[in-house]
Amino acid sequence: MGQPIRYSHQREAIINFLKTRKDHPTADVVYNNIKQIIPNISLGTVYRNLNQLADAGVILRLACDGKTDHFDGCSTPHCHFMCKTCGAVKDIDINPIDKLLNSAQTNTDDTIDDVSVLFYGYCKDCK
Amino acid sequence: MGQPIRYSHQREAIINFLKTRKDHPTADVVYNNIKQIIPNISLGTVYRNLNQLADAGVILRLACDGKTDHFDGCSTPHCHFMCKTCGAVKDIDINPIDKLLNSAQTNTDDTIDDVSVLFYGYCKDCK
DNA sequence: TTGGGTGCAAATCTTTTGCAGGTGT
DNA sequence: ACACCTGCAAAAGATTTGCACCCAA
Repeated sequence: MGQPIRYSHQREAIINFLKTRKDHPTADVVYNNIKQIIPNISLGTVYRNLNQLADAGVILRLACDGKTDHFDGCSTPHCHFMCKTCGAVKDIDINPIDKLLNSAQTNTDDTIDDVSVLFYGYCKDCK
Repeated sequence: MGQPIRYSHQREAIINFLKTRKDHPTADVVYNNIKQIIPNISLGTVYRNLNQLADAGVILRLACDGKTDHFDGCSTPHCHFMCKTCGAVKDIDINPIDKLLNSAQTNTDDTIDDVSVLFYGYCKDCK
């Protein structure tokens, strides 16, 4: 088991911020926005909280481009889209997740318990 | 258009190495293996070539864990599986890619041209 | 000959971590 | 009080890049 999670002003602000965003910001974007509310918050704290929340399943960590993780305040599994030009990440409103998991599990000896579906392309503004 | 790509011993060795592997090694693993063939190759050269080849569509770049990219010598779209314990990445033999692309494209105004499907779980040896 | 390619090392960027002090319960 | 949390700054990793030289075409 992990350690108990206690209340903290910083963590609360991070969760609330993520829930207001439809895009899926990087740790750095979270940091810069939270700084406007808690000016002396540190980047390390932002990372610690994002990791803790992702590990606890409260938020989702998205590996979009192998460089910088993005975070999603909604932890229900769903599909994402990333624009190759501007880097924006957004939700895609289709839900093949359960079907994919079943189909994959029948084809392997490994134990599958999660899947990430990420579309790439060009968004309206960049095409 | 990108620049013309010329022959190089190093690039050739990298492509050949990737094609012999069923797993999908990181840049660092590629570097350490290629060094046994070309002892004085540099890590920078490995990165430059992997990026160049991925951009040209010759190989696939896989963002598996947000830390380190993995590279796949087979550029045909297919699904992957990553073990949460040992970090091994392997192919999954199902092919929902075309269906996913169609289904997503009908649900968005953005232009979709690619998708990455990555399953997570525990492999036979780690479960 | 020329422009891409390379090795090397320094630089950059992202993320983690040790530490001393702060705070929720 | 006790454990968890934080800010700070240094450390650790991963990847990129500037530069001078090399080599394929």
